[in-house]
Amino acid sequence: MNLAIGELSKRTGVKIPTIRYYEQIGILPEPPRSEGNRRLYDETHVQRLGFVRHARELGFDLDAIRELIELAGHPSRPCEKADEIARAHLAKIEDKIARLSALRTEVERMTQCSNEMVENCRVIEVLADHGNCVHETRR
Amino acid sequence: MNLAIGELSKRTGVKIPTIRYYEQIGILPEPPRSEGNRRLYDETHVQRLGFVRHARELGFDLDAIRELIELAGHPSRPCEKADEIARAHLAKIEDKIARLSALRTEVERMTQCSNEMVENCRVIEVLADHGNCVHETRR
DNA sequence: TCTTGCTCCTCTAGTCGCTAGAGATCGTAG
DNA sequence: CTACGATCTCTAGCGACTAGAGGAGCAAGA
Repeated sequence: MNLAIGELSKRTGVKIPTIRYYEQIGILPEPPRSEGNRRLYDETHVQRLGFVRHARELGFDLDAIRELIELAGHPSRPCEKADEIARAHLAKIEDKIARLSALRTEVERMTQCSNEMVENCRVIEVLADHGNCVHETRR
Repeated sequence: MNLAIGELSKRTGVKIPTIRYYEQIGILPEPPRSEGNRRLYDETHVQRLGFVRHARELGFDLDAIRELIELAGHPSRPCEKADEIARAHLAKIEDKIARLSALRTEVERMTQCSNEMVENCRVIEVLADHGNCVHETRR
């Protein structure tokens, strides 16, 4: 059951250069090679890469994923750490949503003008003058 | 009314290296220099940089900001373009919010376990198996 | 006058998570 | 044998900065 990198790519939906990149930074283990120096993958690689992809889709960064992989490899340890990583991530997501929502309100208000000329344009005006805006500085 | 770069930084809240970076990529004009080669700014720079900062805070990217600056410099032109940029940005923000909200739901569900061991950990489990998850692939 | 300490200068390289491209090699089908 | 596709390595680029090295300018105090 030896998969070439292209096959692995198709099965997991992860692009070939990305697979090589993951290997380079230690997210995927170096696979054995064929005589002609091609990478040969097996089922374990498919699983690992699926895990990584899924975690990326959920927005975890590669450092977090590294930790989660470590944890997944030790099923008998307590899972506090995994929960913690996930909760921290959740907090980040919620923070982003909150800030984006504030932005939406602001930008929405900007677009509610239909003046003819730049001179009186709400968009430009709001940007030029902090005073017109309720926006608070982000960290 | 000559401001050193540090002063400009304090007045606008934009960090010094960022100011130099903006100059380098043409977002800020090159200011005149003192005898000792220090940059000398005036009120126009303060305003321009304030505009940029504000737009960045609202999430506009530097290319959009370049266009907006162009527009702001021609008050007698129609402002359709500015409106368009703002509306496009608004659409992006709304898209991001929608996707983050989906993620939040997903990650929230992951964190609602309090098993003891990694073996049964919801977080790891969900990541390992696509099937456990309603998440759709992002573009 | 000298020194201390702050600001400023330029330049390069690093961040994150890839992505793109060049140029070479491998493997296979006709 | 040849053509073509898949793969190899290596380097550089994206956006929007940020960090650091190594040097020079400048003002105030001793």
